[in-house]
Amino acid sequence: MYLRSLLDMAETRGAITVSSDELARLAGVNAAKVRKDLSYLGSYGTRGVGYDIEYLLYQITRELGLTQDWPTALIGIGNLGRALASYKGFSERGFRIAALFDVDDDVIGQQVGGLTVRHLDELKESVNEDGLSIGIIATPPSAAQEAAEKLVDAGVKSILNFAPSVVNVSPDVNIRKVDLSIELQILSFYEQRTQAIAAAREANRRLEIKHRPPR
Amino acid sequence: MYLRSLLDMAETRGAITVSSDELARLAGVNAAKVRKDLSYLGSYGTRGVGYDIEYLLYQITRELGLTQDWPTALIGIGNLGRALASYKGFSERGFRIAALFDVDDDVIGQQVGGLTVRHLDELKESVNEDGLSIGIIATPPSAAQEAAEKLVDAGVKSILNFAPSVVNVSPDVNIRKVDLSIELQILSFYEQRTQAIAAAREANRRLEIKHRPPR
DNA sequence: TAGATTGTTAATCGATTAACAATC
DNA sequence: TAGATTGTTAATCGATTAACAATC
Repeated sequence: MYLRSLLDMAETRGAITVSSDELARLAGVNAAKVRKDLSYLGSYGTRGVGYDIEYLLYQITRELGLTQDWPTALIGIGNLGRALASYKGFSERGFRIAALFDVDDDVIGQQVGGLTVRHLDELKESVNEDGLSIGIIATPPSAAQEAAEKLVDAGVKSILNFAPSVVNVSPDVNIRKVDLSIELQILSFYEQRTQAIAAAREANRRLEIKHRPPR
Repeated sequence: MYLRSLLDMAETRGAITVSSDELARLAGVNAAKVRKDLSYLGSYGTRGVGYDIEYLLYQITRELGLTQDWPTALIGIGNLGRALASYKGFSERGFRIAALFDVDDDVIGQQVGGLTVRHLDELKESVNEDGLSIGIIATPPSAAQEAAEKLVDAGVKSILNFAPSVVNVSPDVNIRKVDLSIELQILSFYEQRTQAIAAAREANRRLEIKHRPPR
């Protein structure tokens, strides 16, 4: 949130510094929280002045690993895989999709976004050659576990799993599951409440009309 | 988490009931927390016995709105839109993609997943006819704001935004942004630490060897 | 020197957990 | 009746926030 607010400020306004108070307003949190959070990065503010926007931006991006290049392997070049391969948001933040893998002979050899799809068996080689450090799984559920095991076997320690199934890996591997339908569940939960509140208000209004004493 | 654990139990084992203790172990939380959380749904347990798995499953799915049908509009039928349109996870949970919209004449009229892509201008009609209650935006960033406004104008109160840009809507609309690169940022953050710890251990090991007294 | 603002300590608040009476 | 387990109260813990000395 702080990163986004600071990027916004750096772009739109010519200001050099920002106070914890201002950053708090932009990020929608308490000013004391801003100062406490930023103090974990180090002591980058100046008393009586505030924080230098550019310097703070650099420190935050560095801490989040956004100044580094993270060559990434994408496994499963179906619909979702192709969409992810062409998703600009990754490369903009240093997550360069550096190699594509599949097991389907019809797909292997195809050019997708400037890369040639390779067979999953070549993963280990590619991890060593291209220094891949993150793997993205976009396979069907039945193939996800195998993909994860091949990634771990090749030495990859961070996995992002888009497949609908859960995969199990050793606890020293960082794995995160993206379940898009969870977001929709949250929305429908809100929607239910919105509808329930609207219905209650409408019922209330009718009762009031009914019970209103005659003039 | 409880839903997933209960589904697992219902599938694999023949057990009828589950205790807060067991459910806590499966979901990886404290048993008191399980009881407190479930108590918000109502009093569905039996003292001395536990919770009836099937009944609890029903109550949780009902509370999450998973027993309802949520006809959903998908706007932007590019790579990501097509991937989402064919993503089974949505329909499995009652989020039926019921209408597709775009503004590109080359795309309008195409058949995608059994639906014909319609012009965005027909959205309002479709919302009324098909009872659409949720909108998914998968447009390029420049088109996201317009898509959101058309959804709100048509009466849709819940929006899931996959576009890389932030859109602004009135505060009574439920909107959530999905930023896939955030997940990768988290992973790279872990990765940095994993690497740093490994480097520190290696340095330690070398020092120990160097400082080890001669036999 | 006066005003502004950080970095940090202490107070407050809310969430988690332990404990236990209620009850199957 | 004895053992098991819920639902809820009270205690604990950790995160957020207010307050303020340090200092630009």
